[in-house]
This record gives sequence, C-alpha cells and structure tokens, in this order.
Amino acid sequence: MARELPTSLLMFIASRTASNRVFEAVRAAGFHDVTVAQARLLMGIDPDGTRLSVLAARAQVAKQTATALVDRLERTGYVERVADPLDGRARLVRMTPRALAILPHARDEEERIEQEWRDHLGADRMTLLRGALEDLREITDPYA
Amino acid sequence: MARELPTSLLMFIASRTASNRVFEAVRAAGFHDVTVAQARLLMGIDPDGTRLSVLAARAQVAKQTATALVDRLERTGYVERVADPLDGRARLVRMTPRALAILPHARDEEERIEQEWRDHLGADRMTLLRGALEDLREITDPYA
DNA sequence: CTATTATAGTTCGAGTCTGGGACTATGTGA
DNA sequence: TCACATAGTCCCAGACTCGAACTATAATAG
Repeated sequence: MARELPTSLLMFIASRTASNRVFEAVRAAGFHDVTVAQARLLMGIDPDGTRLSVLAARAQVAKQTATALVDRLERTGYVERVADPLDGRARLVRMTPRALAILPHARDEEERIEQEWRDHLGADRMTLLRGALEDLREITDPYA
Repeated sequence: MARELPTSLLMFIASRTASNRVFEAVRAAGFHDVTVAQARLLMGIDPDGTRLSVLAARAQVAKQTATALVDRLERTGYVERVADPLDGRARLVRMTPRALAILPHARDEEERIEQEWRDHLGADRMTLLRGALEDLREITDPYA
C-alpha cells in the first residue's frame, strides 16, 4: 500500500486526467493547433470579450505571457482584438466562431467524464464530492 | 451566481492553489532554483533511485524532456545519476541531500493546507472528500 | 487646465519546457 | 549469432514564461 497522498495531489491526479481527455477530444474534433496554455486562456474569455489583463489574471500568468498567447490565438484565428469603447488604452479579446465551435466538444467530454465519475462513486458520494469542492473554492479560488 | 463548473475544474482550482503554496513555501525556505517542472519530476524519485524512463512516465513527459530536467537538476545539485547494477543501459536518478532537505518544507506546507481544508469543511466532510478522491484514482490514475 | 501619476498593452531578451526524430549502447530472444 | 527491443542521449525547433523597459491613454492633484 502506498503512503497517503495529500488531498490536493489526489485532486491533481484526477483533474489532470480529465484535462487530458478534454484536450484530446478537442483535438479529435479537428482542432489540432490549440495548445493547453492557449486553451487555459480561452476559458477565461467572456461572451462579450475580455481585457487582456483580466485574462492574464484569470489564467494566472504575466501580462506578457497573455500577450504572446493571444498573438498565437489570433494568428490561428481563434480570437480577435477589438477596441474597448470604454477605455482607449484597452482592447477586448473576443472569441471567433472558430473558438466557439470548440466549446460543445469540450463540454460534451466534460459531461462524459462527470457521468463516469458519478457511475463510479454513486450519485450520493458524487454530490458530496462536488459540494465539498465548491465550499473549498471559498478559500482556494482567488476569483471566488 | 456563476454557471456550474465541471467537478474536474473545481479540483484544478483547489489543487493549483495548494501547489502554488507548497512551491512558495519551498522558495521561502531558500530553494530558489527549483522550477515547478523540476519539482514534478523530483516527486517521482524513489528513495533508492529511479530510472529516467520511469520518471518520465510518472511525470507524463517525454524521455527527452526528463533528460533535460534531470540535466538541470544535476547541475544545481539536486540529483545525481548512478549506474544501475541490474542493467548496463540504465542509470538511476537519485536525490542528493540537498533535494532531501526540501521534503520537510513541502510536507509541512501540505500539512497546513490539509488542516485548513479540514477546518473549513469539518472533519466528516473532509474524510468523505478524501475517500471519494481515493476511489476516483481507480479510474483516473494511470499508476494506481 | 496642466502636471503628475496610474493603468493597458506591447516589445525585447533570455531562460525554461516540450517533444519529434535520429542515434549509441546494452539487453533479450529466436 | 543475429534480429529486435529497450534505456538513455543529442539535436533541433517551437512554445511558454516573465523581468524590464517602453508607448499611449486615463485619472487625479493642484
């Protein structure tokens, strides 16, 4: 029997496997030029567009990193930069239809994973698991 | 209220925060030249040393990546490569005393996090959370 | 209204991470 | 003995990352 792993590491193991599966599902759907780092940034974009600095904060990377990632995402046609009508310094990063087309594939795979986990644990324990994780956000999510 | 996040993403949020804290605690203890990628590899080293290919598999990176990471870890004095007596092709990667000195700092911070989470959720729910996560390993941990 | 200060974003530069492909050396099995 | 598999390395190119310095615009103070 292995030594007891930290709870956070148990979370890491499960979440990484899930993340890999979603990423693979998106690739399998034909999106071969999105990387994990880019996807992490994409996740933070609001429907009406989001400022780069906000994106950087959400993905927990430096502004320069976000600039580089958006550059690549723009070159490959997943996002566009539009002027922010409220602030002449700022620009809003918005998803293109191509990026929006990714979402259903990602959501479907997430849905499948969720169902597999529920099947494995049973509905009651899955509900308890989710509840505990949601409560933990209060002390672990810088954006909660 | 925000839309419902996938369970795996909730895990990611908590585990990333925990990971950042452990990393910061190690830095604060004076280890300024270890990176996250290197730490991930270090975690996989057994007390008697571990082959590079096993390390690569555990960290889920390519062999060449593991080679590069071990190169850096060796240059900064955290690991050493020794001949594997059982296989002339292989070499065992072993922690040096310097690497071993990191462990208590990491474990202490993990312990603190664990306690904070337990305080926040209550002992019973924390136990349920851990139990569910351990069971999920059966279907999410390639090394379970 | 101007001067100062703060903020949004970009560019530059250097180091790290990553894996595809090809290679050497050693072990394994027919 | 010979074919094949495995452990590890090297080369290479691209992606990621951020400190530092910069431009342009906004907000604030006097």
